[in-house]
Amino acid sequence: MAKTKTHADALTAREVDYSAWYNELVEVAALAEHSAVRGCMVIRPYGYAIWENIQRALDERIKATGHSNAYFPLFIPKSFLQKEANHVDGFAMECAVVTHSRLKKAPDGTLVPDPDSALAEELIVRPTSETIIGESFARWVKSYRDLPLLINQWANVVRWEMRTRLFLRTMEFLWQEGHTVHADYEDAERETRQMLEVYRELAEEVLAIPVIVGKKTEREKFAGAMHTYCIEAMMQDRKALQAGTSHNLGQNFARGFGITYQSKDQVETLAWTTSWGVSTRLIGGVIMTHSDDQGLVLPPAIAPVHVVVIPIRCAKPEERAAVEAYLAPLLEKLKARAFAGRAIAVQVDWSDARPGAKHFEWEKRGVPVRVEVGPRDMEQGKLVYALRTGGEKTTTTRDAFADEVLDVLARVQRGLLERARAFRDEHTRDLDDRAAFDAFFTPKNPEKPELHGGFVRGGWCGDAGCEAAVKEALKVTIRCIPLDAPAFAGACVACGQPSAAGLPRVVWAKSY
RNA sequence: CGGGCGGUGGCGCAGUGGUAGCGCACGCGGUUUGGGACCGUGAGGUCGCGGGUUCGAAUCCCGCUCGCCCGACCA
Repeated sequence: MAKTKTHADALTAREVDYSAWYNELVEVAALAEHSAVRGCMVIRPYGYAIWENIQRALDERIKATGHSNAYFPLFIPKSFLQKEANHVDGFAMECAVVTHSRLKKAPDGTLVPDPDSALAEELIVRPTSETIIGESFARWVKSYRDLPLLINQWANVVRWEMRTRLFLRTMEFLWQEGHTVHADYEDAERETRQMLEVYRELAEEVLAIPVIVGKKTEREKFAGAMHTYCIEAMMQDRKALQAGTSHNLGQNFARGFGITYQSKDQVETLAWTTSWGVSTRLIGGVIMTHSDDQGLVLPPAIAPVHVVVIPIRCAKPEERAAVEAYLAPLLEKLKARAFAGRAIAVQVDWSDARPGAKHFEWEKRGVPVRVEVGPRDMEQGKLVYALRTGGEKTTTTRDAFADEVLDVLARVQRGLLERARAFRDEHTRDLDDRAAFDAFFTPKNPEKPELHGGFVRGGWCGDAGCEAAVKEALKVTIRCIPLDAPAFAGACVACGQPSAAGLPRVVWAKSY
């Protein structure tokens, strides 16, 4: 069969149409699909398995830092949202509102909300849970002895988005939201920063996504927060993706919900709260960080299948039996070994497709290691393996493979992070003058502007108006103020005024 | 939510007024099998939904819906 043959499931190349590539990849890798409800997605088993692996890695870390999981209601009384003025302003425009409790048949036979069942107080489908959790926390916290209160919940939330994309922005998405209460600012701040570090570690070590750790500007921070930290990643189209956020909520929600405690010296004291979250958006981030024109590429730490075994001949019962017997000891050994805290997951592809077809199938799904076992290998006690990330096929013995594969997976995991970091650095510039800044962000080919630009580290005067003007002109925003960068003594790259005192170069980019 | 484009079998598409077809995928039989096999034979579609025009609508008109792209908004 000629290799030039065009298959219906061949992906549009990233260079040709980046968003078409993304959409097709999500489909052919069987990660998710659109549902009958606008803007909502069905996460398919393979995509959900990835989410479960992310969940497991993060949940471990959340518990290791002393938090407990709990669950709060999907519905929030409308009045709760109003208790924090900035918060309600931030979310009012994208809330699903429940107004009735039952349906009835209209004269024409269609179902309509029963007017008699109108709710006395309308319920909001949670866009986030600060308020409903705050109401509980106010009752849970009595004394300084109850602090810190460290809670997390895994949940779905709904934000009525106008423009959606699978995983990156859907009306309903899955996430975890941590909510904590502290005795003072310092402890809340310590918590906020600690969880930010947990997110950095998750992103880099588990997802192999290099991130910039930083603080949001006033304009970009969470509605209701005192300040917001974030991790920002660069996708292959060089746009920024906010991959996680951690908020020091100050006393804003404590005030709104009466979260107070009696201090050691018996003074009724207003508490401090935090919240932090990452979502199924991370899956979009993984896709856009690592995958190529052949399909999905998964970091081994979250791959539902680490190793796929492709028997070269297995159609006849006696052939299959021979391969099964040959593989049995190998599968046993692999099962007993773990990578990133999870047993090596192996799948043998017994389907009667031809080997080449199987290769393409598993390539699309991003399985890190592909093993081939044919008659020649079996005679010699060997097998052949190849990596999704490329390189030559390797021949090794069946008995050595189980040990080798751990190193191979670790190498792949590390290699993905390094490759992504190199890509990001290659598309990051320190710029000091506006002309260069404009040139960097102005598409050379307006027909496909998505493959231009990247990150600019540039000075900022600190003025929100300046930030807004840049966004207006170039659709570029300040993604974050990096935390571990030295103060910058130069000028604002946008307006030429002196950079704000103590501020480092900030990260400017187009974003998702 | 505004502007543009689109929705025909699982996927990709053809079909401009006469009752629906192609490629891939799928079922069965056989020959095959180290990077997308071939032959034979089958199955599968209320043409997004609802109304209208017409003797007759996938096709023309209206409304709605969903998707994609561009804006505004956002994890």
